[in-house]
Amino acid sequence: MNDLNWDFYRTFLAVLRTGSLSAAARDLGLTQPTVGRHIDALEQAVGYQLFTRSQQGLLPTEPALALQPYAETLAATTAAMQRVASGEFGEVKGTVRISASDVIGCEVLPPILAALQDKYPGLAIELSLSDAVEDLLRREADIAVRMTNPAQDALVARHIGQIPLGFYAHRRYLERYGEPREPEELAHHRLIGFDRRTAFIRATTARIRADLPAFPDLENIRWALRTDSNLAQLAAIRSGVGIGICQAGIARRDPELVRVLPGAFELSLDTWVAMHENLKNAPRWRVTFNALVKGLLDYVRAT
Amino acid sequence: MNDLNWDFYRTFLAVLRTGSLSAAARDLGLTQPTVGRHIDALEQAVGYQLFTRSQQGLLPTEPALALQPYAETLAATTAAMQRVASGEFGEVKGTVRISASDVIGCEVLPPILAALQDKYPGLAIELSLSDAVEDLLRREADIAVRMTNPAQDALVARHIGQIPLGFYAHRRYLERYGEPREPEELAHHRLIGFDRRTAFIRATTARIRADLPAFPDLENIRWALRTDSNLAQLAAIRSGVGIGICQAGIARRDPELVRVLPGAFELSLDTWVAMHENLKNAPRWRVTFNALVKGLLDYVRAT
DNA sequence: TATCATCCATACAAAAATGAATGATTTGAA
DNA sequence: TTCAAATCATTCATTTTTGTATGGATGATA
Repeated sequence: MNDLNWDFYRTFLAVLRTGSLSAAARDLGLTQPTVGRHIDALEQAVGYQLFTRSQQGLLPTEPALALQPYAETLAATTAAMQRVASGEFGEVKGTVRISASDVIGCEVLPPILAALQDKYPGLAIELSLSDAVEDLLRREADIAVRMTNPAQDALVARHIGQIPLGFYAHRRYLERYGEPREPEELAHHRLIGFDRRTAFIRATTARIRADLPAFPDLENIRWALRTDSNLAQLAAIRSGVGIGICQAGIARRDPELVRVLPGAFELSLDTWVAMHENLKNAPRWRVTFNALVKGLLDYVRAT
Repeated sequence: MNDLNWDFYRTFLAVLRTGSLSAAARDLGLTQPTVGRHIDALEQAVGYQLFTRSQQGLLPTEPALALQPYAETLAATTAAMQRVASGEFGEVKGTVRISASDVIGCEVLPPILAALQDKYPGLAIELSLSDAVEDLLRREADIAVRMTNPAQDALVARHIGQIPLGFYAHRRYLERYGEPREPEELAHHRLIGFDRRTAFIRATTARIRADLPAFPDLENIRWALRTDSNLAQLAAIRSGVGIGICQAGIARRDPELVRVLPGAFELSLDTWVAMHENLKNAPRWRVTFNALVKGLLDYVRAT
């Protein structure tokens, strides 16, 4: 089962992702028979079925699903390799892929990146926004803005500092429903919270419990709006849906947003910028990294 | 520069590793013209030279070296993928790749692995011994025995406990040169130490400084033997070269080895077994992981 | 129910990749 | 110095891979 053409793995991944030979062929710029032959070759090599064929497409078998993460890693690595390979060496030119949370990416990074690209017109930025922080070691991104200390050895990390959080609501909402003066009163307000439980959210709620014992029990709150998108939460706060958590630096830009229970809530996000150390000497990444560090430091200091 | 055949990267890596088209062709089971064409295609795709050709072989250019780590990751991932793909699912059969330090791999693991393979004859073990711990996330190994807490999220880790270290010497050596009674006396003995400075060694020496202030300044010691191989240090201790550091569990197996300065030196290695969480449900890795945990726990408890 | 879009499988022709063979050049050893 | 053993480059025939065209089957839609 050795000595398989590595390109077959790319075909394999495309079929997994699209669910059909034809769709994979379209994605890859190949034809459906070719893709089918690649899968045949893989199945023959491993000795068992990877997909159950049907007229509606191909359904992956258990072992095929077990192989998928590896194929994804291959795709991420080749993509990273192409980013490194493209563009001149010694010039700030080519593509840099940045991973950050959606709020940071939409509210904080744009002006930083605009200034950077103004200075280096040849620089292209790919911005991947998700809370599931993409892994730098697996080359899913070149540079990441993180809210946890990136302890891995092969990373260059710069500590930015604490981004303070707070409860905020729109002035209109408070005029209509009143402003809570004690944490207990929050239970009678319309609150904006998270939907599913992710690792980050579990950590945050644990911190809220520790820092703010008077806060109503999270399990029993009647949420006005639940969403995992911090951006949607922010939009909801801005339109007066209710009271939610927001970064202080973002909230203070909007004079209509009012901090609720100012003293009671002292939560903040510890922030880091991290990059794989292989990239630290290549101009375009160094320049981008430094711009992010500087821009985020300014953002944190302004709060 | 997109849409390159992934197989070209394998050829690229082979040329980097071997240093010539011909040797790479032999490794890959291809012919030298084919390998040359692959490199040509890559160079055309990226737009610059990756190698300078000569009659002695191919010398990588700067950008080619920058790409090498990515190609290595690809190779490690495809290899891991093949380990996962091979063998039946549900059966304990196929290959598992383990990374450990040389001493653990030579002195502690063999009986554990022998018992495991006795039980599962279809299980093949690849043992990679190095102090530079191979990265589990990059799939350079499936399971690793580590001396640091593997903090990465995607890993399943089991804490084994403390492996005590101590100064040991052969009885013959002590009869001839005397046994030190105070740490200060070590300065007049033949000591076995490390050669280069690795991250692990820096951490260890820092701990020695903290735990054992009476220990002679490491910079000024006249070492009898310096080597980065713990195995060679062990062999040196066993042949009476001098006094060195050794795991207590290993030393006590040999009645000729005597602990020196027993009370004065309380250093130990915190030990973990770690595995990528993708593998935790697949029988052969689960079985191997459990066998390692159990075997190492027994080893630690026996000390 | 009939039609259309989508899927996979197969047969055959075109295109592309590969291998074999040879030549030219360099290095190191006899 | 000469010879053997490397190396890479080039040419041409062969093999392999790919694409085109088609058929049959399924499911959604009017």
